[in-house]
Amino acid sequence: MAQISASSENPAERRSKTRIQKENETRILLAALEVFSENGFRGATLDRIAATAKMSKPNLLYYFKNKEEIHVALLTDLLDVWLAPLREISPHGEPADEIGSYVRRKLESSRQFPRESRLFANEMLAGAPHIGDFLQSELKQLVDEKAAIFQGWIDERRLAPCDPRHLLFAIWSTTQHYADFSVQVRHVLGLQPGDVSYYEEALSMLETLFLSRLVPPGSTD
Amino acid sequence: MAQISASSENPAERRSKTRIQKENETRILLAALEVFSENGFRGATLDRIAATAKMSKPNLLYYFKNKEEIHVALLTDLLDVWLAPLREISPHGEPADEIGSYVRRKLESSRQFPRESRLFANEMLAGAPHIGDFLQSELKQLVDEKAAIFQGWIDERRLAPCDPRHLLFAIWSTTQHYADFSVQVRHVLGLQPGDVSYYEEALSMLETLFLSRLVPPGSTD
DNA sequence: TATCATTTTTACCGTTTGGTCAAATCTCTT
DNA sequence: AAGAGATTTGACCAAACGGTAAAAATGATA
Repeated sequence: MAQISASSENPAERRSKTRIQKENETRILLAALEVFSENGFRGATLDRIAATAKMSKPNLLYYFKNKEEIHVALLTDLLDVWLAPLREISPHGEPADEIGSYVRRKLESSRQFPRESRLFANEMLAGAPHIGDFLQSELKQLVDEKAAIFQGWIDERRLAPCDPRHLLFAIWSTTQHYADFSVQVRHVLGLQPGDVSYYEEALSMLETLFLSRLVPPGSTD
Repeated sequence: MAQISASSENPAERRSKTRIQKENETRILLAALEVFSENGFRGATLDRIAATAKMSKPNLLYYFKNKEEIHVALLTDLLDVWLAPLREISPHGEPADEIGSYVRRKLESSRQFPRESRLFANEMLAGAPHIGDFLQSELKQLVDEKAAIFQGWIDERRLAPCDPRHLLFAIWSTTQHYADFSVQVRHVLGLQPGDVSYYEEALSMLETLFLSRLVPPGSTD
């Protein structure tokens, strides 16, 4: 009697994953993250990913049917990481608390997942060919929702008048910068290649920027 | 008698450029900028650049001896554009004026040269393999110089205490974001592909952010 | 218009790339 | 220990890649 195992066409389609399958898939995704985040989709090669994963190319293609499928798997995982800090913004807290903790979460995300951040950046630079739909639907919807919260605070004079969506852009860009442009940051600060000690200074700067006044009143404005 | 024309080895090495040579070089660089800025160095191909420039690949290689030389030519041009706004910061102006006009210059640079900005971003994401030296020497030096100006203002209580170099990072990231992540910006704002009307809102936001207080005092801090 | 340098094209080359296939090996269960 | 299924490998392929050589076409100039 044949067992009720899956169709045997593709390991990804099987009902339950074997130990080896789980191990190898994570190994591949980790290697692919490394390669894609440095060189983008077109600049990455299966050979490099396979080499990084210490695996032969045909073996890699046994787990993912092509280059694009690996990329999609990475992006799918990524989008959750990307959205998580934003989802937590609550309309019930104080503006300063909510914005401050959002900045902290975003910056922490950059520190913990710099390669994911660069993967995302590469996708943006290429014109978002794979996640354009996500940006237009899921992200836009969530942004609109959170922007409404900010707008409420503005109407109550608890936040300076500004376009809430552009305030989000400012938070995204400043926090992601430390992951995406870390080479530049380190070179300018005179730090060693692996050194990420600048994150504490970064948090301090961003709290000053978003929560207090940078230029004292009276000078000119 | 032979004319005193150049060694005829490489058109780039000839004394004076012909009309055709000047035309074709700019055509190539324009096409290369388009392709490199979207896909990065590794992701770009000579075939695509040649096609974009409406030129055969061998003809393209008649003007630039290889892929890298085109890239270097682009980066060299780019670095001037990148540094120009920073150089203009003066120690003699008011902090608010100087920072405000620097933000405006940088944002204007993003609007005028979005592809150059993306070219730079791609180079950063790849780990700055071609301009690492520039970052460590020229850029670092200029940053140190301008950071000293900011520090002077901080010491005189004309600027909030903060790390001046991280303040520069914040300005760079927020302004460049509108070029590098323009796809995301447009999708989130619900704009059409070519629409760059958001730059006015962006300027307004960044002036609020860098020049006035975002969160009114009293709430929590 | 003849001449020579410049520009363009055609045909190619070796390598890299994404991907396939079938055979061989390994792992797990009975 | 055997059998079945899962995994891995080596050999391979067509297309794309970066780049070359030489001839053909064009342009400038005298």
